[in-house]
Amino acid sequence: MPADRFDTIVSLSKRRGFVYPSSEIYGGQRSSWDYGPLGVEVKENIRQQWWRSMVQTRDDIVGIDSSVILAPEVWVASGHVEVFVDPLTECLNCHRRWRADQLVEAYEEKHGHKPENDLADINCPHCGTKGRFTEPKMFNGLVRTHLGPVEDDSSLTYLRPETAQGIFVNFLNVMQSARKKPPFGIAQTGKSFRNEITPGNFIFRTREFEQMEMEYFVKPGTDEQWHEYWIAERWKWYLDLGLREENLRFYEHPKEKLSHYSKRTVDIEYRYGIGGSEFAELEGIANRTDFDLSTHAKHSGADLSYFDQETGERWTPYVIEPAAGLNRAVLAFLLDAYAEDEAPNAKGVMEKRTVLRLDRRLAPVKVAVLPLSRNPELSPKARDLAAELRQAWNVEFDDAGAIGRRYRRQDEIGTPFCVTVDFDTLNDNAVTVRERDSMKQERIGIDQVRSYLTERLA
RNA sequence: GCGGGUGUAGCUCAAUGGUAGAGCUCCAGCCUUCCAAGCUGGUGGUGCCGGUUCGAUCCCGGUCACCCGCUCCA
Repeated sequence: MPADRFDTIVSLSKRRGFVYPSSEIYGGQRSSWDYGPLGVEVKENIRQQWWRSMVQTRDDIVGIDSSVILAPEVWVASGHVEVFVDPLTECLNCHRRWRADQLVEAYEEKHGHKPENDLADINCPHCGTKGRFTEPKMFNGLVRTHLGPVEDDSSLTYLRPETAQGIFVNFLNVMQSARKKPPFGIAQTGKSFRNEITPGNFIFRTREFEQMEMEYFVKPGTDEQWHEYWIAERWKWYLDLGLREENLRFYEHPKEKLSHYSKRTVDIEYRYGIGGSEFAELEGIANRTDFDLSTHAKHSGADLSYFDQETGERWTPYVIEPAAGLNRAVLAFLLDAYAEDEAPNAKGVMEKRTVLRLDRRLAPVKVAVLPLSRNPELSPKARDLAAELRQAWNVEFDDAGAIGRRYRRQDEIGTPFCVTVDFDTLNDNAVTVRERDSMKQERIGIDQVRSYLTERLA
């Protein structure tokens, strides 16, 4: 694994059409990235695999798709309006940023009274310089917008900072209409928005991002076991789709740093190769307790408890939440798939080639159909085969340039199978199928190609 | 948002206060061509705006984006 694999993936992404800088012809838009023809395929494949494993293959989880814009009260109740709005100040000497309220709090703890002159009495925790802070500015982590023709306070709304709240406010609807009882889960994927102070590292942290979240409602007291269960399930999911175990690790959030809603959170981290530790978050699995249902019950007046017929008890479910970043998953799978091979070229010289060893379920193109050369007999035959296979998969047809180069192009985007139509095909009606990872070639009757691939692409 | 760095073609890299070059990629044509280097031709660029100057890609200012830190956490 080369040290510069992150940069290689970034430039490959743009060159081959996975991810582009957004609004590039206007100079770009910070923190925004657009998914190109190949990127959108990978992203949707990941989403589809998540949805299959989370919802479609399970009896205990159902899906929803809630609005990005919810009633503003939802965010008051959830604590986001309060927690996401921090007064930030900056030390004029060392330029480190602090939350002004926390500086004041720390001063009170130490001295037993409030600072008389506010920040002017406080020393910078980093460089010790006294009272040289900028005027605190309210920093709002929630992305705000106005709905309706008039931009006044009454039209203020928020773009959701997490998809989870759309699930909590639909808890009763889903439980009743889908006739589910705890333990059961509600899953949702979609965009969320946060005014991150520092977006960056390509698509790792952006202000607009996509989440894959599932809220699993369980009986209080069983929550810790269910937490362990989901931690293990999610870990297995990433391994199953091809992430290498040595590039994954768990991170247990220290108690004092837990989110306002969480009793315990364990992250699955991936070795992106960014930042000091190289590892960074891919998914967080949190025990949100009954915080959300309780607070929404209190604020809305709705009864969000569950009556257990068997025991005659009424309780508010605890929630276990596996929350994954879809964009981060795209990044992790691309990075993990990156490989370099040595292969002899047409002249017998060993040459480096890039191969994306993506799991075939995630590969943007499943099959490439390549006539041996651009030729009035081969190309039409190959086009016909490509058209047939396209009924089942995303298929590329390519007859431009040398055959070897076209194999390389497919390797670079992770295409698992290449089918070559050659001059023998005109006589024997058979083609050569090459498998990307094994480089194994098989001669197969043209009529059998589809069933041959169906077996292997499932 | 603040501090520091960077910005020449899709990529890697040249050059210059006086018409910006190369290799690879890409595109077209030729070659019955199975793993990127055959032949011929072609597309394409100084991030953007302004200033200084006879003339700016180069000097200056601003702006935009990216990278590294401060933060956050899907």
